[in-house]
Amino acid sequence: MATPPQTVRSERTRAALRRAATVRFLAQGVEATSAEEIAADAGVTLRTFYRHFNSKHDLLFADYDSGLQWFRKALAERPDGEEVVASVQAAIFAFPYDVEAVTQIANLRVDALDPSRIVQHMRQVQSDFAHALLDHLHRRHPAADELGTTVAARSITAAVFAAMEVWLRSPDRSLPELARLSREALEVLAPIFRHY
Amino acid sequence: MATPPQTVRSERTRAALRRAATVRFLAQGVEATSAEEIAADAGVTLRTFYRHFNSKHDLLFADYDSGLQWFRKALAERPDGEEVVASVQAAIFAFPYDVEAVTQIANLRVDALDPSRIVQHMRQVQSDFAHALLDHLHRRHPAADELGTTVAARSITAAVFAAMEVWLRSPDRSLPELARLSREALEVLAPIFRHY
DNA sequence: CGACGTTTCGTCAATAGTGACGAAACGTCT
DNA sequence: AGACGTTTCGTCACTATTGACGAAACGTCG
Repeated sequence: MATPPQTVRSERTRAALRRAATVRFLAQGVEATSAEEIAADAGVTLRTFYRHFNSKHDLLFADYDSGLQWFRKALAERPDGEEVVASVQAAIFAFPYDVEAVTQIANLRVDALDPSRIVQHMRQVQSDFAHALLDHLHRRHPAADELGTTVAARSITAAVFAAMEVWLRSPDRSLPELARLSREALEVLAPIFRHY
Repeated sequence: MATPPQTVRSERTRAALRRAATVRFLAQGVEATSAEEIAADAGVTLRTFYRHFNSKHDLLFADYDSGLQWFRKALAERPDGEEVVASVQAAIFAFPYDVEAVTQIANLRVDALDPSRIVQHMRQVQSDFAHALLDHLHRRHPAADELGTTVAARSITAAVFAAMEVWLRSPDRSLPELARLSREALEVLAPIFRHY
């Protein structure tokens, strides 16, 4: 299991693995890098690698959990009475994109990635995002019916990720462009979710 | 890769694997059965097993592909000019729900299954559904912009699965109830996708 | 510092899943 | 039946992941 680090030593190991992975990933691409190489570079065993990360691909999304927490918090802090779509828009626009990280990931041979793995992870992220949004809706509209909030949460999430999908396929993969696509996607849904 | 069977021989092998798997699954449970055992029982190599099924768990959803094909076909046969939401609604309502298969799956020690696997598979199904829908939109509206169709396909899919999610949690898990929820969920989106 | 409980690692052994390559089985044509 | 192109398989080799168990490293207390 992915035991979250508890002590100083494990934190050191974790950092070493992260560093080793980044180097390898940038140098030879993600798929061409084996978990064993990363472990070796970090001076630990393969088994230890898996004690810190659920999978090789987890390293690419290492900061993901904190990002989700950030998103939940951002939603919670939106003014009461604001429409959900607007809240989501505000939240994702305010997201502290780590340009460094994003750029670095963009430099990876993303196209050489095992699609199924990455896609799988993306789906997980999307699912978590939808859950966060649903929780938010439940908190703000306790009386709303289940189907309505579920449809809203899932649809809005779908729009956000649709924008991301289109962005990933487009030539202009800049942050502003992603923002533009996200805004446009969300505006499509806005009219039907004004009551949330 | 999961090479779909092409010839008589492969169809025979495929059937043998399916039979062997069913026996083992029912006898000792899914997780306690290794792919190797299934292959051996069917008289083939492990490698061959994976030539017919992407994974051990695929056997549980063996009929899924045909279901997806059915859905694609149903969409394709919808009258030209009909709104997508209406087409989707018509397609899922006409779906040939197989009570037999569902019952058998229910008899397996499903509770002993690794939940993440099943959830993962569900997400896969959802994704494929979205793809089928996107293809349909592309075919019917070749001139439409990418973002618009992607958002539509994903949102509509999200609504359908949202209905399913609510249904799974509800006490009345009858087919008519699922239909009602699906219809209601889709009607929420209908207004904004009239142009498709 | 030395004993002791806890955490982190290494080692061993399995299962899952894939790519590459050559042999065997098929189907077709003559 | 015999020759030939296509599929399906078996074999080999490797990476990904995980459970079990024991040794080493840490941190704390006397």
